[in-house]
Amino acid sequence: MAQTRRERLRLETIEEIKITAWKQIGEQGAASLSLRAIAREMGMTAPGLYRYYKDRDALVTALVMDAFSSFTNRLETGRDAYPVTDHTGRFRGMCRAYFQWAMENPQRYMLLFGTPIQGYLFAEELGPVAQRSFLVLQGVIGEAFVAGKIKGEVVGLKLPTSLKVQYEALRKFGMPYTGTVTQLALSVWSMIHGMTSLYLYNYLAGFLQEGVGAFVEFEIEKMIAIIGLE
Amino acid sequence: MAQTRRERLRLETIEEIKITAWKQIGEQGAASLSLRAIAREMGMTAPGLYRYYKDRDALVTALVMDAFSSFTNRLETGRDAYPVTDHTGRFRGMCRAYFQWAMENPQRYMLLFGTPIQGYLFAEELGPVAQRSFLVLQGVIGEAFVAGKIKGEVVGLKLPTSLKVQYEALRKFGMPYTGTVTQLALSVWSMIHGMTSLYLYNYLAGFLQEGVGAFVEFEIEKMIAIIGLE
DNA sequence: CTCGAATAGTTTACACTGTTTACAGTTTAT
DNA sequence: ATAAACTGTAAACAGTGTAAACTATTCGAG
Repeated sequence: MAQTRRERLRLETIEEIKITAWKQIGEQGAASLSLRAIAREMGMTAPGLYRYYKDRDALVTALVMDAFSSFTNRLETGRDAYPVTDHTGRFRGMCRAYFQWAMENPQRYMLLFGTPIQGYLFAEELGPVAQRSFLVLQGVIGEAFVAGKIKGEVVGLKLPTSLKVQYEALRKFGMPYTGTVTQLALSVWSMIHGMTSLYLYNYLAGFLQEGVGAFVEFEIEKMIAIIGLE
Repeated sequence: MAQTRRERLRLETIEEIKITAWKQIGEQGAASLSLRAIAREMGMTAPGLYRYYKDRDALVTALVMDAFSSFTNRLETGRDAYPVTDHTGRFRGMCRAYFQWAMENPQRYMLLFGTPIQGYLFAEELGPVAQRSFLVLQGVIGEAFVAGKIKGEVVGLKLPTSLKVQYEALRKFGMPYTGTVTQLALSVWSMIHGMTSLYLYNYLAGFLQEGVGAFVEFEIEKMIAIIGLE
Protein backbone atom coordinates (compact mmCIF):
# COMPACT_ATOMS: atom_id res chain seq x y z
CA MET A 1 0.00 0.00 0.00
CA ALA A 2 1.74 3.02 -1.28
CA GLN A 3 -0.10 5.73 0.56
CA THR A 4 -2.26 5.73 3.62
CA ARG A 5 -5.37 7.81 3.89
CA ARG A 6 -3.71 10.29 6.26
CA GLU A 7 -0.71 10.74 3.99
CA ARG A 8 -3.03 11.56 1.13
CA LEU A 9 -4.95 14.12 3.16
CA ARG A 10 -1.71 15.65 4.32
CA LEU A 11 -0.48 16.20 0.80
CA GLU A 12 -3.82 17.65 -0.17
CA THR A 13 -3.70 20.06 2.75
CA ILE A 14 -0.16 21.15 1.86
CA GLU A 15 -1.39 21.78 -1.65
CA GLU A 16 -4.44 23.69 -0.45
CA ILE A 17 -2.27 25.91 1.72
CA LYS A 18 -0.07 26.82 -1.20
CA ILE A 19 -3.03 27.40 -3.49
CA THR A 20 -4.65 29.65 -0.93
CA ALA A 21 -1.37 31.48 -0.44
CA TRP A 22 -0.95 32.09 -4.17
CA LYS A 23 -4.49 33.31 -4.38
CA GLN A 24 -3.84 35.89 -1.69
CA ILE A 25 -0.50 36.86 -3.17
CA GLY A 26 -2.21 37.42 -6.47
CA GLU A 27 -4.82 39.60 -4.86
CA GLN A 28 -2.80 41.62 -2.39
CA GLY A 29 0.84 41.13 -3.19
CA ALA A 30 3.50 38.96 -1.67
CA ALA A 31 4.46 41.27 1.14
CA SER A 32 1.15 41.04 2.95
CA LEU A 33 0.92 37.28 2.92
CA SER A 34 -0.67 36.28 6.21
CA LEU A 35 -0.82 32.86 7.81
CA ARG A 36 -3.92 33.78 9.74
CA ALA A 37 -5.68 34.92 6.58
CA ILE A 38 -4.77 31.67 4.86
CA ALA A 39 -6.07 29.65 7.78
CA ARG A 40 -9.22 31.74 7.90
CA GLU A 41 -9.95 31.14 4.25
CA MET A 42 -9.31 27.44 4.72
CA GLY A 43 -11.68 27.25 7.65
CA MET A 44 -9.08 26.40 10.24
CA THR A 45 -7.03 28.20 12.88
CA ALA A 46 -3.61 29.63 12.28
CA PRO A 47 -1.55 27.40 14.56
CA GLY A 48 -2.84 24.42 12.63
CA LEU A 49 -0.70 25.49 9.69
CA TYR A 50 2.36 24.89 11.77
CA ARG A 51 1.79 21.15 11.36
CA TYR A 52 2.62 21.65 7.70
CA TYR A 53 5.17 24.41 7.64
CA LYS A 54 7.71 25.14 10.33
CA ASP A 55 6.98 28.85 10.07
CA ARG A 56 6.05 31.58 7.61
CA ASP A 57 9.46 31.53 5.96
CA ALA A 58 9.18 27.81 5.27
CA LEU A 59 5.94 28.41 3.45
CA VAL A 60 7.48 31.24 1.46
CA THR A 61 10.39 29.01 0.53
CA ALA A 62 8.00 26.36 -0.74
CA LEU A 63 6.16 28.97 -2.77
CA VAL A 64 9.39 30.30 -4.25
CA MET A 65 10.48 26.80 -5.22
CA ASP A 66 7.19 26.14 -6.97
CA ALA A 67 7.36 29.48 -8.74
CA PHE A 68 10.89 28.78 -9.89
CA SER A 69 9.98 25.48 -11.45
CA SER A 70 6.97 26.97 -13.15
CA PHE A 71 9.22 29.73 -14.45
CA THR A 72 11.96 27.38 -15.60
CA ASN A 73 9.47 25.10 -17.31
CA ARG A 74 8.15 28.05 -19.23
CA LEU A 75 11.63 29.04 -20.34
CA GLU A 76 12.20 25.52 -21.59
CA THR A 77 8.88 25.43 -23.40
CA GLY A 78 9.65 28.72 -25.07
CA ARG A 79 13.05 27.46 -26.10
CA ASP A 80 11.83 24.10 -27.34
CA ALA A 81 9.30 25.65 -29.69
CA TYR A 82 12.25 25.79 -32.07
CA PRO A 83 14.48 22.97 -33.31
CA VAL A 84 17.83 22.47 -31.60
CA THR A 85 19.65 23.75 -34.64
CA ASP A 86 17.79 27.06 -34.70
CA HIS A 87 19.82 28.84 -32.06
CA THR A 88 18.42 32.24 -32.81
CA GLY A 89 14.86 30.93 -32.60
CA ARG A 90 15.56 29.21 -29.33
CA PHE A 91 17.07 32.35 -27.88
CA ARG A 92 14.16 34.45 -29.04
CA GLY A 93 11.62 31.93 -27.80
CA MET A 94 13.22 31.76 -24.40
CA CYS A 95 13.47 35.52 -23.99
CA ARG A 96 9.83 35.97 -24.97
CA ALA A 97 8.80 33.23 -22.58
CA TYR A 98 10.72 34.97 -19.81
CA PHE A 99 8.92 38.25 -20.24
CA GLN A 100 5.54 36.70 -20.86
CA TRP A 101 5.69 34.56 -17.75
CA ALA A 102 6.57 37.65 -15.75
CA MET A 103 3.69 39.59 -17.24
CA GLU A 104 1.23 36.81 -16.49
CA ASN A 105 2.59 36.24 -13.00
CA PRO A 106 3.82 39.61 -11.77
CA GLN A 107 3.53 38.78 -8.10
CA ARG A 108 5.27 35.49 -8.64
CA TYR A 109 8.11 37.19 -10.49
CA MET A 110 8.50 39.74 -7.74
CA LEU A 111 8.62 36.94 -5.23
CA LEU A 112 11.52 35.39 -7.13
CA PHE A 113 13.48 38.46 -8.10
CA GLY A 114 12.19 41.25 -5.91
CA THR A 115 13.16 42.47 -2.51
CA PRO A 116 13.21 39.60 -0.07
CA ILE A 117 10.12 39.79 2.11
CA GLN A 118 10.11 40.62 5.79
CA GLY A 119 13.62 39.62 6.71
CA TYR A 120 13.22 36.52 4.60
CA LEU A 121 16.69 35.26 3.84
CA PHE A 122 17.30 33.28 0.70
CA ALA A 123 16.89 29.72 1.91
CA GLU A 124 19.72 27.25 1.51
CA GLU A 125 17.75 24.71 -0.49
CA LEU A 126 16.78 27.36 -3.01
CA GLY A 127 20.20 27.66 -4.65
CA PRO A 128 19.97 24.70 -7.02
CA VAL A 129 16.39 25.49 -8.06
CA ALA A 130 17.31 29.08 -8.86
CA GLN A 131 20.37 28.07 -10.83
CA ARG A 132 18.36 25.64 -12.94
CA SER A 133 16.54 28.56 -14.53
CA PHE A 134 19.81 30.29 -15.30
CA LEU A 135 21.15 27.11 -16.82
CA VAL A 136 18.43 27.22 -19.45
CA LEU A 137 19.62 30.63 -20.57
CA GLN A 138 23.25 29.67 -20.35
CA GLY A 139 22.53 26.48 -22.25
CA VAL A 140 20.92 28.25 -25.18
CA ILE A 141 23.88 30.58 -25.53
CA GLY A 142 26.37 27.84 -24.79
CA GLU A 143 25.04 25.49 -27.45
CA ALA A 144 25.04 28.27 -30.01
CA PHE A 145 28.61 29.06 -29.05
CA VAL A 146 29.70 25.43 -29.35
CA ALA A 147 28.03 25.25 -32.74
CA GLY A 148 30.00 28.29 -33.84
CA LYS A 149 26.86 30.33 -34.29
CA ILE A 150 27.94 33.28 -32.22
CA LYS A 151 29.76 35.63 -34.51
CA GLY A 152 29.33 39.05 -32.99
CA GLU A 153 32.26 41.22 -32.06
CA VAL A 154 31.44 40.84 -28.39
CA VAL A 155 33.16 37.49 -28.52
CA GLY A 156 36.26 39.33 -29.47
CA LEU A 157 36.15 41.71 -26.50
CA LYS A 158 38.77 40.33 -24.19
CA LEU A 159 37.51 39.45 -20.75
CA PRO A 160 39.53 41.03 -17.95
CA THR A 161 41.67 38.39 -16.31
CA SER A 162 39.98 38.89 -12.98
CA LEU A 163 36.72 37.75 -14.56
CA LYS A 164 38.30 34.97 -16.58
CA VAL A 165 39.88 33.55 -13.46
CA GLN A 166 36.57 33.42 -11.65
CA TYR A 167 34.70 31.83 -14.49
CA GLU A 168 37.43 29.27 -15.03
CA ALA A 169 37.35 28.37 -11.35
CA LEU A 170 33.67 27.55 -11.75
CA ARG A 171 34.42 25.03 -14.48
CA LYS A 172 36.02 22.79 -11.90
CA PHE A 173 32.69 22.73 -10.13
CA GLY A 174 30.84 21.53 -13.18
CA MET A 175 30.30 24.72 -15.16
CA PRO A 176 29.98 23.33 -18.68
CA TYR A 177 30.81 26.39 -20.76
CA THR A 178 33.63 28.85 -21.21
CA GLY A 179 33.94 32.18 -19.50
CA THR A 180 32.78 34.01 -22.59
CA VAL A 181 29.51 32.10 -22.54
CA THR A 182 28.95 32.73 -18.86
CA GLN A 183 29.65 36.41 -19.29
CA LEU A 184 27.23 36.60 -22.20
CA ALA A 185 24.57 34.73 -20.27
CA LEU A 186 24.91 36.95 -17.21
CA SER A 187 24.78 39.98 -19.45
CA VAL A 188 21.63 38.84 -21.23
CA TRP A 189 20.04 37.85 -17.96
CA SER A 190 20.73 41.30 -16.53
CA MET A 191 19.13 42.93 -19.53
CA ILE A 192 15.97 40.83 -19.54
CA HIS A 193 15.59 41.07 -15.82
CA GLY A 194 16.16 44.80 -15.95
CA MET A 195 13.47 45.38 -18.55
CA THR A 196 11.08 43.04 -16.81
CA SER A 197 11.43 44.48 -13.37
CA LEU A 198 11.41 48.11 -14.48
CA TYR A 199 8.20 47.28 -16.28
CA LEU A 200 6.63 45.39 -13.40
CA TYR A 201 7.46 48.15 -10.95
CA ASN A 202 5.80 50.61 -13.24
CA TYR A 203 8.88 52.63 -14.07
CA LEU A 204 8.30 52.27 -17.77
CA ALA A 205 4.65 53.25 -17.63
CA GLY A 206 5.46 56.91 -18.15
CA PHE A 207 7.18 56.17 -21.44
CA LEU A 208 5.33 53.19 -22.83
CA GLN A 209 1.63 52.72 -22.36
CA GLU A 210 0.87 49.56 -24.26
CA GLY A 211 4.09 49.42 -26.13
CA VAL A 212 6.10 47.51 -23.60
CA GLY A 213 5.85 44.39 -25.70
CA ALA A 214 7.29 46.21 -28.69
CA PHE A 215 10.05 47.63 -26.53
CA VAL A 216 11.05 44.21 -25.27
CA GLU A 217 10.82 42.68 -28.74
CA PHE A 218 13.07 45.38 -30.11
CA GLU A 219 15.65 44.88 -27.40
CA ILE A 220 15.63 41.13 -27.89
CA GLU A 221 16.42 41.63 -31.57
CA LYS A 222 19.14 44.06 -30.58
CA MET A 223 20.70 41.46 -28.31
CA ILE A 224 20.59 38.90 -31.08
CA ALA A 225 22.30 41.37 -33.40
CA ILE A 226 24.91 42.29 -30.84
CA ILE A 227 25.74 38.72 -29.92
CA GLY A 228 25.79 37.93 -33.59
CA LEU A 229 23.55 34.91 -33.24
CA GLU A 230 22.94 32.96 -36.43
CA MET B 1 11.23 86.41 11.92
CA ALA B 2 11.65 83.69 9.42
CA GLN B 3 11.12 80.77 11.74
CA THR B 4 9.62 80.42 15.14
CA ARG B 5 11.08 78.20 17.76
CA ARG B 6 8.37 75.61 17.35
CA GLU B 7 8.83 75.47 13.60
CA ARG B 8 12.51 74.83 14.09
CA LEU B 9 11.90 71.99 16.53
CA ARG B 10 9.33 70.50 14.22
CA LEU B 11 11.77 70.38 11.33
CA GLU B 12 14.39 68.86 13.59
CA THR B 13 11.96 66.18 14.71
CA ILE B 14 11.01 65.37 11.14
CA GLU B 15 14.68 65.05 10.36
CA GLU B 16 15.29 62.87 13.40
CA ILE B 17 12.46 60.55 12.43
CA LYS B 18 13.91 60.07 8.98
CA ILE B 19 17.41 59.56 10.31
CA THR B 20 16.17 56.97 12.76
CA ALA B 21 14.16 55.28 10.03
CA TRP B 22 17.20 55.08 7.73
CA LYS B 23 19.25 53.69 10.57
CA GLN B 24 16.77 50.89 11.09
CA ILE B 25 16.37 50.26 7.37
CA GLY B 26 20.12 49.95 7.13
CA GLU B 27 20.19 47.48 9.98
CA GLN B 28 17.17 45.34 9.29
CA GLY B 29 15.96 46.10 5.80
CA ALA B 30 13.19 48.26 4.52
CA ALA B 31 10.40 45.74 4.88
CA SER B 32 10.57 45.60 8.64
CA LEU B 33 10.49 49.33 9.20
CA SER B 34 8.44 49.91 12.32
CA LEU B 35 6.93 53.13 13.58
CA ARG B 36 6.91 51.83 17.13
CA ALA B 37 10.59 50.94 16.92
CA ILE B 38 11.41 54.39 15.60
CA ALA B 39 9.43 56.01 18.38
CA ARG B 40 11.09 53.77 20.96
CA GLU B 41 14.56 54.72 19.79
CA MET B 42 13.59 58.37 19.83
CA GLY B 43 12.29 58.13 23.37
CA MET B 44 8.70 58.84 22.54
CA THR B 45 5.52 56.89 21.91
CA ALA B 46 4.35 55.70 18.53
CA PRO B 47 1.19 57.77 18.15
CA GLY B 48 3.31 60.86 18.59
CA LEU B 49 4.82 60.26 15.19
CA TYR B 50 1.44 60.82 13.64
CA ARG B 51 1.84 64.53 14.27
CA TYR B 52 4.60 64.44 11.66
CA TYR B 53 3.51 61.84 9.17
CA LYS B 54 -0.05 60.97 8.29
CA ASP B 55 0.76 57.27 8.41
CA ARG B 56 3.50 54.77 7.70
CA ASP B 57 3.17 55.18 3.95
CA ALA B 58 3.67 58.92 4.19
CA LEU B 59 6.93 58.34 6.01
CA VAL B 60 8.01 55.82 3.40
CA THR B 61 7.19 58.30 0.65
CA ALA B 62 9.35 60.92 2.33
CA LEU B 63 12.18 58.42 2.63
CA VAL B 64 11.89 57.44 -1.01
CA MET B 65 11.96 61.06 -2.09
CA ASP B 66 15.10 61.71 -0.09
CA ALA B 67 16.71 58.58 -1.45
CA PHE B 68 15.87 59.61 -4.99
CA SER B 69 17.47 62.96 -4.65
CA SER B 70 20.57 61.50 -3.06
CA PHE B 71 20.69 59.01 -5.93
CA THR B 72 20.16 61.62 -8.61
CA ASN B 73 22.77 63.91 -7.10
CA ARG B 74 25.26 61.10 -7.22
CA LEU B 75 24.51 60.42 -10.85
CA GLU B 76 25.09 64.08 -11.63
CA THR B 77 28.33 64.15 -9.67
CA GLY B 78 29.56 61.09 -11.50
CA ARG B 79 28.66 62.65 -14.80
CA ASP B 80 30.15 66.02 -14.04
CA ALA B 81 33.54 64.58 -13.19
CA TYR B 82 34.13 64.85 -16.94
CA PRO B 83 33.92 67.90 -19.19
CA VAL B 84 30.73 68.42 -21.17
CA THR B 85 32.50 67.55 -24.37
CA ASP B 86 33.65 64.16 -23.13
CA HIS B 87 30.45 62.25 -23.73
CA THR B 88 31.99 58.86 -23.23
CA GLY B 89 33.52 59.94 -19.96
CA ARG B 90 30.26 61.38 -18.75
CA PHE B 91 28.42 58.21 -19.65
CA ARG B 92 31.00 56.06 -17.91
CA GLY B 93 31.09 58.29 -14.87
CA MET B 94 27.35 58.22 -14.54
CA CYS B 95 27.08 54.45 -14.91
CA ARG B 96 29.76 53.89 -12.33
CA ALA B 97 28.10 56.31 -9.97
CA TYR B 98 24.83 54.42 -10.41
CA PHE B 99 26.31 51.11 -9.40
CA GLN B 100 28.47 52.50 -6.65
CA TRP B 101 25.60 54.34 -5.02
CA ALA B 102 23.60 51.11 -5.07
CA MET B 103 26.47 49.18 -3.51
CA GLU B 104 26.92 51.72 -0.77
CA ASN B 105 23.19 52.02 -0.14
CA PRO B 106 21.73 48.63 -0.90
CA GLN B 107 18.66 49.06 1.25
CA ARG B 108 18.04 52.49 -0.20
CA TYR B 109 18.30 51.16 -3.72
CA MET B 110 15.87 48.36 -2.94
CA LEU B 111 13.49 50.89 -1.50
CA LEU B 112 13.57 52.78 -4.79
CA PHE B 113 13.59 49.95 -7.28
CA GLY B 114 12.51 46.88 -5.37
CA THR B 115 9.17 45.38 -4.60
CA PRO B 116 6.91 47.98 -3.10
CA ILE B 117 6.58 47.33 0.60
CA GLN B 118 3.46 46.23 2.38
CA GLY B 119 0.86 47.31 -0.11
CA TYR B 120 2.69 50.57 -0.49
CA LEU B 121 1.52 52.11 -3.70
CA PHE B 122 3.79 54.42 -5.59
CA ALA B 123 2.74 57.81 -4.28
CA GLU B 124 1.54 60.45 -6.67
CA GLU B 125 4.08 63.08 -5.74
CA LEU B 126 6.90 60.64 -6.46
CA GLY B 127 6.64 60.68 -10.23
CA PRO B 128 8.59 63.87 -10.95
CA VAL B 129 11.33 63.00 -8.48
CA ALA B 130 11.77 59.58 -10.02
CA GLN B 131 11.85 60.95 -13.54
CA ARG B 132 14.53 63.44 -12.61
CA SER B 133 17.00 60.60 -12.14
CA PHE B 134 16.10 59.16 -15.51
CA LEU B 135 16.55 62.55 -17.11
CA VAL B 136 20.20 62.53 -16.10
CA LEU B 137 20.74 59.33 -18.01
CA GLN B 138 18.69 60.46 -20.93
CA GLY B 139 20.49 63.79 -20.95
CA VAL B 140 23.92 62.24 -21.21
CA ILE B 141 22.86 60.11 -24.14
CA GLY B 142 20.81 62.89 -25.66
CA GLU B 143 23.65 65.40 -25.57
CA ALA B 144 26.00 62.91 -27.14
CA PHE B 145 23.43 62.27 -29.83
CA VAL B 146 22.92 65.94 -30.54
CA ALA B 147 26.68 66.35 -30.78
CA GLY B 148 26.78 63.55 -33.33
CA LYS B 149 28.90 61.40 -31.05
CA ILE B 150 26.74 58.30 -31.25
CA LYS B 151 27.94 56.31 -34.20
CA GLY B 152 27.05 52.73 -33.41
CA GLU B 153 24.90 50.66 -35.70
CA VAL B 154 22.12 50.65 -33.14
CA VAL B 155 21.20 54.06 -34.37
CA GLY B 156 20.54 52.46 -37.69
CA LEU B 157 18.17 49.83 -36.30
CA LYS B 158 14.79 51.12 -37.28
CA LEU B 159 12.40 51.59 -34.41
CA PRO B 160 9.06 49.85 -34.88
CA THR B 161 6.42 52.44 -35.67
CA SER B 162 4.42 51.51 -32.57
CA LEU B 163 7.36 52.61 -30.45
CA LYS B 164 8.15 55.64 -32.56
CA VAL B 165 4.60 56.87 -32.22
CA GLN B 166 4.66 56.61 -28.46
CA TYR B 167 7.98 58.37 -28.11
CA GLU B 168 6.95 61.13 -30.46
CA ALA B 169 3.75 61.65 -28.47
CA LEU B 170 5.90 62.29 -25.41
CA ARG B 171 7.74 65.08 -27.18
CA LYS B 172 4.59 67.15 -27.06
CA PHE B 173 4.73 66.85 -23.29
CA GLY B 174 8.21 68.25 -23.09
CA MET B 175 10.38 65.24 -23.89
CA PRO B 176 13.49 66.96 -25.24
CA TYR B 177 15.02 64.19 -27.32
CA THR B 178 14.12 61.96 -30.23
CA GLY B 179 12.69 58.49 -29.99
CA THR B 180 16.04 56.91 -30.69
CA VAL B 181 17.53 58.63 -27.67
CA THR B 182 14.67 57.61 -25.41
CA GLN B 183 14.89 54.04 -26.59
CA LEU B 184 18.63 54.00 -25.98
CA ALA B 185 18.21 55.51 -22.54
CA LEU B 186 15.55 53.03 -21.53
CA SER B 187 17.71 50.22 -22.83
CA VAL B 188 20.76 51.35 -20.90
CA TRP B 189 18.69 51.92 -17.79
CA SER B 190 17.32 48.39 -18.03
CA MET B 191 20.80 46.98 -18.30
CA ILE B 192 22.28 48.88 -15.38
CA HIS B 193 19.28 48.26 -13.22
CA GLY B 194 19.33 44.59 -14.15
CA MET B 195 22.96 44.13 -13.18
CA THR B 196 22.54 46.12 -10.02
CA SER B 197 19.48 44.37 -8.74
CA LEU B 198 20.65 40.88 -9.64
CA TYR B 199 23.76 41.69 -7.69
CA LEU B 200 22.01 43.19 -4.71
CA TYR B 201 19.62 40.28 -4.47
CA ASN B 202 22.58 37.94 -4.45
CA TYR B 203 21.82 36.22 -7.71
CA LEU B 204 25.29 36.90 -9.03
CA ALA B 205 27.08 35.70 -5.92
CA GLY B 206 27.32 32.16 -7.22
CA PHE B 207 29.25 33.33 -10.27
CA LEU B 208 31.20 36.31 -9.07
CA GLN B 209 32.66 36.51 -5.61
CA GLU B 210 34.49 39.78 -5.58
CA GLY B 211 34.45 40.32 -9.29
CA VAL B 212 31.14 42.08 -9.56
CA GLY B 213 32.91 45.36 -10.06
CA ALA B 214 34.86 43.94 -12.99
CA PHE B 215 31.68 42.47 -14.44
CA VAL B 216 29.91 45.81 -14.33
CA GLU B 217 32.92 47.67 -15.70
CA PHE B 218 33.11 45.25 -18.59
CA GLU B 219 29.45 45.63 -19.41
CA ILE B 220 29.67 49.40 -19.27
CA GLU B 221 32.46 49.32 -21.83
CA LYS B 222 30.39 46.96 -23.92
CA MET B 223 27.49 49.40 -23.88
CA ILE B 224 29.80 52.22 -24.92
CA ALA B 225 31.07 50.11 -27.79
CA ILE B 226 27.58 49.07 -28.85
CA ILE B 227 26.18 52.56 -28.74
CA GLY B 228 29.24 53.72 -30.55
CA LEU B 229 29.92 56.56 -28.13
CA GLU B 230 32.84 58.75 -29.01
C1' DC C 1 0.80 89.84 30.72
C1' DT C 2 -3.20 87.02 29.91
C1' DC C 3 -6.14 84.18 27.56
C1' DG C 4 -7.71 81.28 23.81
C1' DA C 5 -6.05 78.55 20.13
C1' DA C 6 -2.81 75.63 18.01
C1' DT C 7 0.55 72.13 18.63
C1' DA C 8 3.04 68.02 20.82
C1' DG C 9 2.82 64.25 23.19
C1' DT C 10 0.85 60.40 26.25
C1' DT C 11 -2.50 56.85 27.58
C1' DT C 12 -5.60 53.69 26.28
C1' DA C 13 -7.70 50.79 23.11
C1' DC C 14 -8.65 48.02 18.87
C1' DA C 15 -7.67 45.02 15.27
C1' DC C 16 -4.27 42.89 13.19
C1' DT C 17 0.20 39.82 12.75
C1' DG C 18 3.51 35.31 13.80
C1' DT C 19 4.34 31.94 17.10
C1' DT C 20 4.31 28.85 21.42
C1' DT C 21 2.14 25.93 24.72
C1' DA C 22 -1.14 22.88 26.48
C1' DC C 23 -4.75 20.15 25.39
C1' DA C 24 -8.31 17.25 22.79
C1' DG C 25 -9.76 14.32 19.04
C1' DT C 26 -8.72 11.16 15.28
C1' DT C 27 -6.16 7.89 12.75
C1' DT C 28 -2.73 4.48 12.46
C1' DA C 29 0.17 0.52 13.66
C1' DT C 30 1.08 -3.19 16.75
C1' DA D 1 -7.64 -3.11 21.98
C1' DT D 2 -4.25 -0.17 23.15
C1' DA D 3 -0.45 2.89 22.63
C1' DA D 4 1.64 5.95 19.64
C1' DA D 5 1.49 9.30 16.08
C1' DC D 6 -0.78 12.83 14.03
C1' DT D 7 -4.15 16.85 13.31
C1' DG D 8 -6.36 20.32 15.01
C1' DT D 9 -8.10 23.96 18.64
C1' DA D 10 -7.94 27.39 22.50
C1' DA D 11 -5.48 30.47 24.97
C1' DA D 12 -1.76 33.38 25.44
C1' DC D 13 2.43 36.42 24.33
C1' DA D 14 4.79 39.80 21.94
C1' DG D 15 4.79 42.38 18.17
C1' DT D 16 2.58 45.69 14.62
C1' DG D 17 -0.27 50.20 12.65
C1' DT D 18 -3.61 53.38 13.93
C1' DA D 19 -7.62 56.05 16.16
C1' DA D 20 -9.67 58.67 20.09
C1' DA D 21 -9.45 61.10 24.21
C1' DC D 22 -6.87 63.75 27.05
C1' DT D 23 -2.95 66.69 28.96
C1' DA D 24 0.73 69.76 28.74
C1' DT D 25 3.23 73.03 26.29
C1' DT D 26 3.91 76.90 23.19
C1' DC D 27 2.22 80.60 20.42
C1' DG D 28 -0.05 84.91 18.84
C1' DA D 29 -3.47 88.46 19.70
C1' DG D 30 -5.86 91.64 22.79
